[in-house]
Amino acid sequence: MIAEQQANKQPEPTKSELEILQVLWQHGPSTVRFVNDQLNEQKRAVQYTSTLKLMQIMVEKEMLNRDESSMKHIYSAALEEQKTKGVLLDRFVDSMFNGSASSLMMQLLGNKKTSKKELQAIKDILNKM
Amino acid sequence: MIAEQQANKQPEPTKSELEILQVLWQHGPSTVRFVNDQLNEQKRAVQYTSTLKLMQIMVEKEMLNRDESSMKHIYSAALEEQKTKGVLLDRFVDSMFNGSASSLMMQLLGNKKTSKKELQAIKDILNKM
DNA sequence: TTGTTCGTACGAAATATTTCCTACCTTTAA
DNA sequence: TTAAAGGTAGGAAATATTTCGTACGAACAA
Repeated sequence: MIAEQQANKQPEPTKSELEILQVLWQHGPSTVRFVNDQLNEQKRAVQYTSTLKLMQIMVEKEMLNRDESSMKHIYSAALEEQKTKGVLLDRFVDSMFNGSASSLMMQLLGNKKTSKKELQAIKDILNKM
Repeated sequence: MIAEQQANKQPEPTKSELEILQVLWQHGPSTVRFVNDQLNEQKRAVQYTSTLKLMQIMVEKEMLNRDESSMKHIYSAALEEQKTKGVLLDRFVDSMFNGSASSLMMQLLGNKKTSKKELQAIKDILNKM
C-alpha cells in the first residue's frame, strides 16, 4: 500500500467512502456528527461509530484531512472534487464503454430518466463550445 | 439474497464480474478457458480456476447462464448489455452527479481525454434527435 | 461533585470479494 | 493401457470493506 501511495496513484474510493466525500464536498469541512447525520438523512441508517471509523480510515488513506486542534475533530476532503470525479468518470467510461464518450452519450440519451430539460441543457453546453 | 432476487432487484456486478460480462457481451457465449485468456490478454494475470470460480458464482447469482450439455460448459451473459449498462450508468450519475446528466457532460467535456472526434460524434448524435 | 452527554480510539466481528489449492473426471496421444 | 492435458467442483485462504461494541476522556448542567 505504501508503494501505491508513493507511486502517487489516484486512490479509488469505495462506495461508502464516496458518500462521505460527497457530503464534505457539498458542505465543506465538517464533524463526524454532521456527516453521519447527513448520511442518515440522505442515504441510509448507519451508526455514528461506523461513520467515525470509516472517516478515520480515510484519513489513513489520505483521502481526508483532519484538524484535531479542538476536541471535535474537523474533517475535510483531501481529494479535489473535480479531479476525483474526472478520474472516476474516466475509469467508468473505460470499463463500461471502451473509453468512448459518445457511446456513453448514446446510452444516456436512450435512457428514460434523462429528461428533456437535461437534453436541452446538454445541447446548450455543446453549443457554447 | 433470495429475498433480493425475488424482489427482482437489478444485480450489482462487481468490478471483476463486470470484466467477465464484458467478454461475454463482446464475444458471445464462451468457455471459461476463452474468457480467462481474454482477461489475461486484455486486463491482468489471473488463474484459470479463479475465473472458473467467479463464473460459477455468477451462475448462482443468475448473472450468467450455463450450458452443461457438453463437458466444456458454455457460459453466456444472463444480463442484457444495454439494460445493465443503463442501470449502472444511472446509478453512477446519481451517486456522482446528483442525477444530473448535464453535470456529467460538463465533467466529460472538461476532460482532456475526450477528443475532438468524440465531441463531434456527440454533437451529431444530439442533432439527430 | 456527580452524572449525563458527546466526543475519540481501538479491536473485533460480519460481509463481500477474490484467489488459489486439491481432488477427481474425461479426453487424447503415444 | 497409460500418461498427459484439460475440464469441473468445492473448500479454504487472503483481502477488502463495512459495521458495531466497548472503553475512556472532556464538557457541562444540576
